Amino acid sequence: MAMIDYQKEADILKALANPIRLKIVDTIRKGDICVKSLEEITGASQSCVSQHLSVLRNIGMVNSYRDGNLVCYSLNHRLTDKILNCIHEEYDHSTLKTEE
Amino acid sequence: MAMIDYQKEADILKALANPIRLKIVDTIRKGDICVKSLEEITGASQSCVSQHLSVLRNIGMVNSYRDGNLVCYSLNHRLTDKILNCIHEEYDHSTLKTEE
DNA sequence: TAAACATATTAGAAAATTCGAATATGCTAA
DNA sequence: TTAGCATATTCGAATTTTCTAATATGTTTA
Repeated sequence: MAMIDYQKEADILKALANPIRLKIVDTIRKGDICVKSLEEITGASQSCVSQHLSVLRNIGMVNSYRDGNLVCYSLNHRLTDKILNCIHEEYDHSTLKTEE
Repeated sequence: MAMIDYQKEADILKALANPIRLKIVDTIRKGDICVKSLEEITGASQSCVSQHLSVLRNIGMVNSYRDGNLVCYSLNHRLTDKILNCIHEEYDHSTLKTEE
């Protein structure tokens, strides 16, 4: 069996482990969308959204393409989609404590 | 449909988004295990392992119980198991970039 | 070409994470 | 009780993350 690369897996999880990036990815996977729209949906600033997109782009979770004046983003990887499904699905049954 | 709590989901992912914690959790889910063993398996210091276990305990991912001189840990939540299955399974097919 | 718009990048401050060192706590055995 | 082992907690330094402000880049339209 292959050696598990925990660093690599942690990097992938880290890219998702931020509420704004999570919302961005969750939005993108419903359909390609431009940065401007992501700003409105997340309520975060232009720079902030752009930097989060940069993180997601760098790890290969999303792809971007230009559409005239706009830059649109699409979900690049199945794993991201699987993790989101998994965590959303579980959500209601979760007993994990996230606040004290 | 229920409003998605991205902060909560990010907290859960953040607890997993560290190579040592990931290895700890991945080890625990194969069977209950004491801290000393986790130190050996991860190669991290006593304090380091204990602090990571604290993070996992605080969010409710693991439980601990005393066994004489030792403290043993067990996996507490199904979601953690699901996410690990998901990411390990995908691993070989992954095209995500995690280094530059 | 100039102005306007959309996005990316850079810089720097604040906050959070991580880890080793030191110390505290709890159990067991002598 | 005392010593010894196992674990937890605290502290502080180094690193990383996150965000705003400012600036740069690329596209479109007048």
